[in-house]
Amino acid sequence: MIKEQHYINTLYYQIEQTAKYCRYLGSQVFNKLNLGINVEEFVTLDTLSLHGEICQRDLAKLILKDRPATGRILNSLEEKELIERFADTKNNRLVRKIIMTNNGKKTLKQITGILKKYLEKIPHEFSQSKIEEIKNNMREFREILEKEVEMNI
Amino acid sequence: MIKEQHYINTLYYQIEQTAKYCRYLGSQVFNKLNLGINVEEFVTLDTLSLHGEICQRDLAKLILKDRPATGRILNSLEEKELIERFADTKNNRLVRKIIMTNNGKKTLKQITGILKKYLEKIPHEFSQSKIEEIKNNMREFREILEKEVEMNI
DNA sequence: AATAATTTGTTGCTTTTACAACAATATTAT
DNA sequence: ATAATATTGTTGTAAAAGCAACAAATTATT
Repeated sequence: MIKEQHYINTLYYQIEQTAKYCRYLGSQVFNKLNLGINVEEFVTLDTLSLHGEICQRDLAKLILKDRPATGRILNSLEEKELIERFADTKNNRLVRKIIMTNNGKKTLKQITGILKKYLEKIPHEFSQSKIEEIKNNMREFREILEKEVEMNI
Repeated sequence: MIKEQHYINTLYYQIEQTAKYCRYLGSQVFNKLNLGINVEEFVTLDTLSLHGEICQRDLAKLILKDRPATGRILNSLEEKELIERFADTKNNRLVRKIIMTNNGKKTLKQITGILKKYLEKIPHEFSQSKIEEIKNNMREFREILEKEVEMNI
């Protein structure tokens, strides 16, 4: 129980430290493979592919980035012609919605395939059911934190 | 199984997203309470309290920050007279080791107490055994990732 | 109707993080 | 002995994250 008196032994800090490894792994793989986009852009494409035609702010809430950062990622993706933006309305408000271009869909598919073998080999030491269990725990913990944390997105 | 084809449904990304909430919560609490130090400095003090008299690079490896960042955190802590640095040797090499001042120890204890109630109320929905289990999973996953990720610290 | 507040997206700036290069010293190789 | 390599810490700079303020348009309040 003495351990618990240290912040670095809390669940919060343990998750943060583990996330750093995940982040470093991601950017190292992307750097090594020279895929033309970075991790953030890939994550954005992947998110868009599961949520067609959402506005920028809704996207920001999904990728947990603020509006300026989200806008800049989209600028870059648009320059690379992987997405297009168009004006639309949501609750009578003018918004910019996003669609992936065919090239964007192709690129996402392609990179997903390339990444697969880099990301698959690692959690092989965890069973699939254990992975699912940890993911559920993460989701559950996020839901708890959502109530406490002001996200400002 | 279709879900698995998306990066955003991998364990990596789920952990990263959860860590963002942890990070935001931490900095929001520190901001609100005006404690005189930031989260990074607190984590550094907490780490030091568990590893007496280590050199800067070894500290960097523990807090997962690079050497420049670690040095700058220590500069700030030294200015605030929460730590002191002294020259020593490790394997015949000149290093700078760190000790916490009495004020540093007092400050750590004090802030730990203040934080306790902010951090405790949240994972109340998780049982203590579940928390321990998730922490073990995080540690285990980090050990797997350690083999794959070049940390450069 | 006029004012205030809200939503969405952008711009600009500050802080933080990441990274390469360097100095100083020690070890290893030639 | 000399040169090459490695370790530790610092400095400087480039990239990214965080945040406040703004513009434009809509809804709510008075």
